[in-house]
Amino acid sequence: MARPREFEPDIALERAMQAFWAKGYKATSLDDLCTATGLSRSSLYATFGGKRALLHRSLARYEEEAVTRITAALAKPLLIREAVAGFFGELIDRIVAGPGRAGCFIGNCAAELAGQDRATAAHVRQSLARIEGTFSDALARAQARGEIRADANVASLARFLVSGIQGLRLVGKANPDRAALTDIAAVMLRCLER
Amino acid sequence: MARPREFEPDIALERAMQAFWAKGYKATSLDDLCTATGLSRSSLYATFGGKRALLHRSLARYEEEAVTRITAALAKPLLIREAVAGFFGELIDRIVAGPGRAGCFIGNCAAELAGQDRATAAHVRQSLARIEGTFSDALARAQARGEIRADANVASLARFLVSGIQGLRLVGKANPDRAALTDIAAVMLRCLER
DNA sequence: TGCATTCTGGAATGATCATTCTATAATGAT
DNA sequence: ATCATTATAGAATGATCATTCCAGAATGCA
Repeated sequence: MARPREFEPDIALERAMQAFWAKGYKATSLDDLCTATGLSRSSLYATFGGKRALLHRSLARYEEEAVTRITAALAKPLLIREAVAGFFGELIDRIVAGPGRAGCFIGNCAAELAGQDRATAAHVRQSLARIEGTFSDALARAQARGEIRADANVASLARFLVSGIQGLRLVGKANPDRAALTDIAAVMLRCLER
Repeated sequence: MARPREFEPDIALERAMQAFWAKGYKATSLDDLCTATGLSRSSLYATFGGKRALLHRSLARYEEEAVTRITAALAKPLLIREAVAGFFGELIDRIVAGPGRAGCFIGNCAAELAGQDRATAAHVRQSLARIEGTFSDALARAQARGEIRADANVASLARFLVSGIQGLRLVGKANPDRAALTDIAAVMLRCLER
């Protein structure tokens, strides 16, 4: 029994996330967010609460997408090495083809905000932990299948993959060169052998 | 034959770099820089030209310090694996003990600015290339000594190390946990074996 | 001592920032 | 058709931003 909203909050959130991802938190102004989402300031504040709250919603949304993507890549009926190699290939494609050197949104938030803003640091930590868990689960399954040595520490390997991916994306942001990134991914993959 | 300046430009630059490193580019205001350096706005502008120019001077200074540190670590009379392991150990000490989750200044600039600012992206790219060269040289010497397989690609390994270090520092910024970082470093080191 | 020159502190400037407020519009229910 | 309620557009607000400017202070040399 009131005026209905003229936008889809989910679509607005997706667009806000894209804006934060492309420009970073501080560099994204409220005007940028209004333009990106098509909302007015009033609607944006009423719906999301403010710039900072919108960032955290964006981060949560990105985390979901990332976990979904990684889960899908690791669920393929392949050797874990092949599945991870496939994921690296897609990742490099996105880094190289992507228009704007966006990097990983989680990593961007970590770099820009984790040193100053404890809440964002905690959110980043939790997102990375969840991604690490996704890798860890897949590695454990592969270990059960005998694709990874029984005495290997899958938790360490998962941590290494998360860290390595962050490095790949950060280096790729400064220098989106396919050959260099492929080299790095190849060395990383060797850690999964045997 | 004029009034002498009342500060040491080199010390001012070092302090400005610390400020940028701790807070990031956008979050560091000119007031912050004046406070950190002890200079007035006039002196800061007269000496360094402006905020952006000061960032690039800071980046150059950091690059020198980083290259010096890495060169020293790799020049030790140790097996390359041991030298790199020692460097990782120092790095983790600094990440964990460091007061403020600062991360790598080059990586921070890459994450915050490389997507938007081509000049800074180029500077970051060049700094990373120089660090990569430092590792590459040391790896090549180790290869000549027989510590690394003759058919290994030292350029790839150097790229991998640079990327891996960026990942380690970024992950460490969000979660400066010694055990986790040590795990990651241990997996990385295995890539240098044989 | 006086002058040319450079440095310094801090005010002035104008742009931009996030947030709040106000007036108006659009709906469902009566 | 009127009303209560929620949504919207955009102006208002006050803080903060980087940069410029200016008046005064400190020097070397005449």
